[in-house]
Formats: sequence, C-alpha cells, structure tokens
Amino acid sequence: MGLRERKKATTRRALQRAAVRLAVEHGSEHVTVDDIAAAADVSKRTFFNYFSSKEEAIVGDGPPRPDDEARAIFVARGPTGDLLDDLKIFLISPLAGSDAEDLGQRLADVHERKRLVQHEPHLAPRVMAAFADMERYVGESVAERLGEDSDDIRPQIVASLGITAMRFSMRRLHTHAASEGSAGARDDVSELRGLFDQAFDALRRTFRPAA
Amino acid sequence: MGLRERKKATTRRALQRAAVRLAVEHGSEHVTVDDIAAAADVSKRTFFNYFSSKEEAIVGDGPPRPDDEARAIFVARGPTGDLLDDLKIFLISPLAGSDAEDLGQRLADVHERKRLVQHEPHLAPRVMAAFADMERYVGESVAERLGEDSDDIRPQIVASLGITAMRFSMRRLHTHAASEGSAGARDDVSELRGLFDQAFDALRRTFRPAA
DNA sequence: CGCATTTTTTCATATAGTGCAATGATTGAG
DNA sequence: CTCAATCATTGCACTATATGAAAAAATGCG
Repeated sequence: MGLRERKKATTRRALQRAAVRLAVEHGSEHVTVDDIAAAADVSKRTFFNYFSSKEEAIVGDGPPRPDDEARAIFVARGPTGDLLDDLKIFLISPLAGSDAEDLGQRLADVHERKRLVQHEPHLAPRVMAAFADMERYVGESVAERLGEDSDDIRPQIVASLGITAMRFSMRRLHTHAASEGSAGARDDVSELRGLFDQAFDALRRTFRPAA
Repeated sequence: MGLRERKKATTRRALQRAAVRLAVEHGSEHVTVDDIAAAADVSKRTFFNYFSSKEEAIVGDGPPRPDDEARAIFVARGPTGDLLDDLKIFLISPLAGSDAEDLGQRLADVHERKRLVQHEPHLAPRVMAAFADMERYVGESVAERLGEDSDDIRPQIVASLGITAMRFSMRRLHTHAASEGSAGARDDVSELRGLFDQAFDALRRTFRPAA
C-alpha cells in the first residue's frame, strides 16, 4: 500500500470522525461542511471529494453487505440446505472474516451513530433506506436460490424476515450492558451473535418452511 | 369549509401537480423550486410554506396511514380475532372510507410517482423511508395488541410481514394491464385488493400463528 | 365599509453541492 | 537522482436549497 493510498485513507477517516464527533457535540444541524473540513484540516472542496453529502459522512454506509463468495454459497443452497439456517449464515458473514480489533472498532462506530440517530430523527430516513436497499439485495439472492422471480412474494417475505432479524439485533445491541472501551470489543461481537441467534429462533418458530 | 382553506388546498394541489409533471417531463434533477413555483403561479417562498423540500412535493406522503379508529379496533383484537385477518383489514382500511372518484385519483398519482421513482433511483430512499416509518407504526400497533413491548421480536416480525404484503401489492399494481383514464379507477382498486389478498394468502401459508 | 387575521411576497442570508483550472505532492521510469 | 506523468488538494465562481423577517396583499367578520 503506497503512501498515497494511506494518506487518502487517513483523510477519509479524519473527515468521518470529525463529522460524527461534531454532530454529537453540537447536533448535526448546527454543523456545517466547512466546520467538518476545518476540523480535519482540509478544504471544503476536499470534503466533497470523499463524501457526496454531509449526511453520508455522518451516518455512514449502513449495514455491511455479504461478499460475492458468501452470496454464491447461499444461492447454491449452501452450506446446510436449510433456508433459514443458510440465510442466517449469509447475513452474518460480513462479521466472520475480519479480526476482532477492527470489528470492535466498527461496532463502536455503529453504537455512536445509533445514539446520534436516536437523538436526531431527521437522520433516520437515510438509515432506513440503507436497510431497505439491503433487503432488496437479500430478496434477489433468495429469489435466485429458490429459482423464483424477485418480484414474487415468497423471496420478499423471506428477505423481510431476515432483515427484521438483523434490525432487531442491531437495535437491541448495547441497550443492556454498558460495557464500553476496547476491552468490550469481543463481548460486543458475541452479544450481537447472541441476539441474532435469538431473532432467528423466533423466526423459526413463526415460519413454516414449505408451502 | 371556508374560502381560505379551499384556496390553500388548491394551491397545495397545484404545487404538487406541477412538481410531479415537471419532474416527469424534464427529470427531477433539472427542475428547480423556482420552476415549480412559477408553474403554480406562486412565489418560491410560498412553495416552502407548503413543502419543506423539493423532494417532498415530488415524492409525496408515502402510503396512507390507517386512522385512529381502525387502529383502536385492531389493538382491541378486532374485528375477527385472527391476527393476520385483522392486520389485513387494518392495513387496507385507508382505502375503505373514501369515494371511488377520489380513490382512483390517488391511485393514479401513485402510479405516476412509481414510474418517476423507477426512472430516477435517487428518489427511492425517500419512498423506502416512508415505508419503514409505516412499518414502525404497524409494529407498535401489533405490540399493543399482543401486549408485548415494541422492542420485542414478534411484533416486528408481524409488522414486517404486513408491510411486505403492502409493498408487494403496490409494486405489482399496474404492471399488467395498461388500463388508463378515469374509467379504470374502480378496476385499479379491485386489482389492488386482489393483489393484497394474494399476498396475505402467501403470508398465511408461510406463517405459523402461535408459538 | 373598515378592521383583524392569515397568507403571500419581497428581500437578505446561510449553507449545500458542483465544475474548472491551477497548484503541489507522489510516483515510477530512465 | 531527475524528470515527467499522475493524482490529490485547493481556491474560485456559481447555482440551488432552505429559512427568517417584515412588508404587502387577500380574506373573513362585524
């Protein structure tokens, strides 16, 4: 990785961190792009080279998507053959690969943004839209697996159930224990997995697999 | 209804119609608020007295919400006692009251906006957010009916299934027959009801009512 | 009609977001 | 090392969104 790319990554992180921090401190409405750029020591124009809008920098990218490999396995009826089990594995796959350090950092970011959105409801639409987009992606994957059209009702039902489980988990995350700091990174991950298991157990109970 | 309120309603409709028409004609990116205001013969500032953003005027309000009466019936386990049947009635209740004339007009608007969003994907997030908001509302109603907390998983599952049925119906509406004009108003309504029935039949087949 | 209320308009202003050309740093080839 | 190509950053100009405040116009009522 060359110096150029490293600097770009640093700048991007700096901008994003500044955006979130300032939004938490003063409320996102009272933070201008100029403020964010100044806090990250770049020009306003540079900010827009990295983010296409202020909200994008503050809210972030939404839930992480499974990669193409995980999608291929899911579409090919793998790895277990059971629809719900495989859907669960498919959805949680982005949390599988990376190391605990990085993962904990991302979950901490999720946590901070969650609080931000709760305090500022006008940010919610963007988050909701991100989930809706994810749901469309999952729906198409399910349709492909089932050999049906993505306009059919069944793939949409299955996708919405999966996304509901996901939202439930992320919503519940951190609402109980107030475990903070870097030591809680692994705890966060296992808590998220636990909630995910819990949600899918509930799905299993209310879902009748075949027609 | 006094002259004042009638005029306000007229102005609002004029602005909304102008917004949609111009967006269809030239693409929403190439339509400015000044254009819309000029087409409706009001000042730009007046536009913002009616709509808080350009997108709000173009995309509209999203799916119509059940009124408090319908919600009260649903929460009180009415009218049939069966969860899915009652959910269906609850969700479709906004289409029950008004006359066919007005209803057909609204469905025509839905149709036009649907095409608009399909051609301009950047409008999609707003629509998705509207559905997500509706889903939250339904989830809270279901939780109240079941005597559970709206943070619990079951109300969220039920709500997401209901909204999925709704989205499926609105998505499929008008994709088959190209029936246009005022004569098709009643047909549209019955087609929508048919699709809604179909979706809920599918839900019934995949849903196991009690734990 | 004449007065009170509400709506519309005019004007000023702040901020978001984009295109373009110039500048300066990073890189890789010779 | 040196030079040339590449790429990020920046400043500047400009358009559009959105809001606030006060003047001006329209409306409702006695």
